[in-house]
Amino acid sequence: MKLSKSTHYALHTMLHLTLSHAEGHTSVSKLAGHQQVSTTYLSKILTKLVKAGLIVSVPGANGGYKLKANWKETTLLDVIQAVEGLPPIFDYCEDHNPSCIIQQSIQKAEKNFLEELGTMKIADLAEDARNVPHH
Amino acid sequence: MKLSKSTHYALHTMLHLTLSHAEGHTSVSKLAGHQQVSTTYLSKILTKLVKAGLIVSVPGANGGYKLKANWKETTLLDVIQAVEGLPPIFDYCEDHNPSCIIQQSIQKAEKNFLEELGTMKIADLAEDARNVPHH
DNA sequence: GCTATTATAGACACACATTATCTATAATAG
DNA sequence: CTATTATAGATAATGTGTGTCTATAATAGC
Repeated sequence: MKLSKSTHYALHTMLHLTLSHAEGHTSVSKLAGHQQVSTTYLSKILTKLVKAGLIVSVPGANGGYKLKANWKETTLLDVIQAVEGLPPIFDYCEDHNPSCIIQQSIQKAEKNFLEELGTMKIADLAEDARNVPHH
Repeated sequence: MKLSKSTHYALHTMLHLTLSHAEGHTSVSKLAGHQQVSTTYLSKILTKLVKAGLIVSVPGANGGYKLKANWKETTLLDVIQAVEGLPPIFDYCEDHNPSCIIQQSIQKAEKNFLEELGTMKIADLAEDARNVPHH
């Protein structure tokens, strides 16, 4: 019951891309330089974000990654689900018994949890980070 | 980012012990009979619940497990933390940077999530289950 | 066109936690 | 004393996350 390292890399990359959004494309090697992660591995993670439509990639010289058009709407939930996958984050029961009272209770709490993450926009977090820089 | 099978077994066992609380001790073999799990494995899980003080064990003939004294106060969170362990449920960052804006945001949502699970008492769920039985 | 640069994809390997099983030991009731 | 029951240790299987290596495709600049 924890977020993977991949999600960690993805979230910090998104924050970085948001902070340096005005500068155009950024290559994987630069993005990996800010974290302890290899370029090939981070590349795989970013490809998930591309397929989820959160960022845009351009191959070739001077290429790299940048945020999608309406990047200000991207939330923590978007990134987490793009990396971890959509279906049941809290995969509590595999027997998916809809009448299971425990399942119902946990899913209720899960729903609220995900909804809260869905209100946290990375653009807002980046704005806060600008005031108290640490990256 | 999911609850383990062990937690699944623990929660259902707790629900069962709550429903049959008036009948005294219940052996592991009976408890395991209700789920697809071996007695030795379930035993290890229940030992965690014993050490967490959620249930009481009595060895020997006619022994088994029963709920602790003030069993009506036990919540889903108690059981989950007894099995999964207390420290950071959502172990997002290992670099625990307290100034990390992402860390702060996720931990805020996590706190609300855990607090909600802490309000869900198994005794209440058992009461609901009695009205709509399915176990 | 040629070359350097960059993203993408596949195969593969490794570490680690979860999920078990088996066996032995301790404690209790009758 | 015996059957029953919980506890603990050693061990194995399984799967997922993590990571590397190599090859391929696409783009910019010359």
